[in-house]
Amino acid sequence: MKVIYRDDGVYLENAENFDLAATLDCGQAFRWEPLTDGGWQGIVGSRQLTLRQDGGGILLCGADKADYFSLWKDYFDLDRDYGEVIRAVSADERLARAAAAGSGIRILRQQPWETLCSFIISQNNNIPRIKGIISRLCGLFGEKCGTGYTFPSAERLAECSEEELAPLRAGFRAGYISDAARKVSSGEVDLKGLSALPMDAARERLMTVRGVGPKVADCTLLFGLGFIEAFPQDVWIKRVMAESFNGRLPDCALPYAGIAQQYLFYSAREKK
DNA sequence: CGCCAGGCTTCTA
DNA sequence: TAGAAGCATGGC
Repeated sequence: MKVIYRDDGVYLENAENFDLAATLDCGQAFRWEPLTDGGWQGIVGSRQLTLRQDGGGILLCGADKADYFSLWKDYFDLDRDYGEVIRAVSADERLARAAAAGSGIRILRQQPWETLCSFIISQNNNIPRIKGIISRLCGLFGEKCGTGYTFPSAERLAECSEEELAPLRAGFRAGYISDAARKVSSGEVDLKGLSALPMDAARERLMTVRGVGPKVADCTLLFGLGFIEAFPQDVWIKRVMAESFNGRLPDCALPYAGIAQQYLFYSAREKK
């Protein structure tokens, strides 16, 4: 991949193993929206970004070199060689098939609080409704940003009463959001510090939040805290693991378990 | 109407 | 300590 700084934005030429639709709409993030012209639009932190994919490249519309280095390079995990990951996990035949199907997926390095909160909302829920709740959360408590809203901070949400959260229609998850917001904003759960801990310690800490069990913790580790070896097991992955892997991921995939998980999740759901 | 949705907490044996 | 029930809401 070659990075070109142009007047209309930052262009990623020959962006291999990077398919926008697969990456932005595979269930790891809930706030990227397709545009009518094939582009995608989303907000990360306090920055709104529009993305367009043409033949071999991807344009980060309007971004400059400083944006690229301070934010987008990390967010899209562009320092990782996914071709190398695919080669490694493809030592296993079953993973080779899944990786081939999902070869354009990248793991997004999302903001820790947004990730934790989003996956708390995701439990026992379906993706359209998850997106709806998160959209209302941002519209009600986030700040205006371009044509949309930022994800509200833990501090902001910690102030909210039960009645104020009611319009989210988050159901039993509202109390979990409050507890997470309080623990994160008070520093009782120090999200920034967690990425420096061993993964198991970080996981244990996350699970002190009400409504955070193994699955939500693992999603937060993987998508929000940079633990690429985290392996979230939802109903789909559990089914695949039981049916095809005797419950255990092959050794060749262990260092990249989170990426392998996305390939398996993607291919399992594709068949549906 | 019943079932299910990228689960977790609580209750029960 | 394992297993099932209960949990809000909405789409089908």
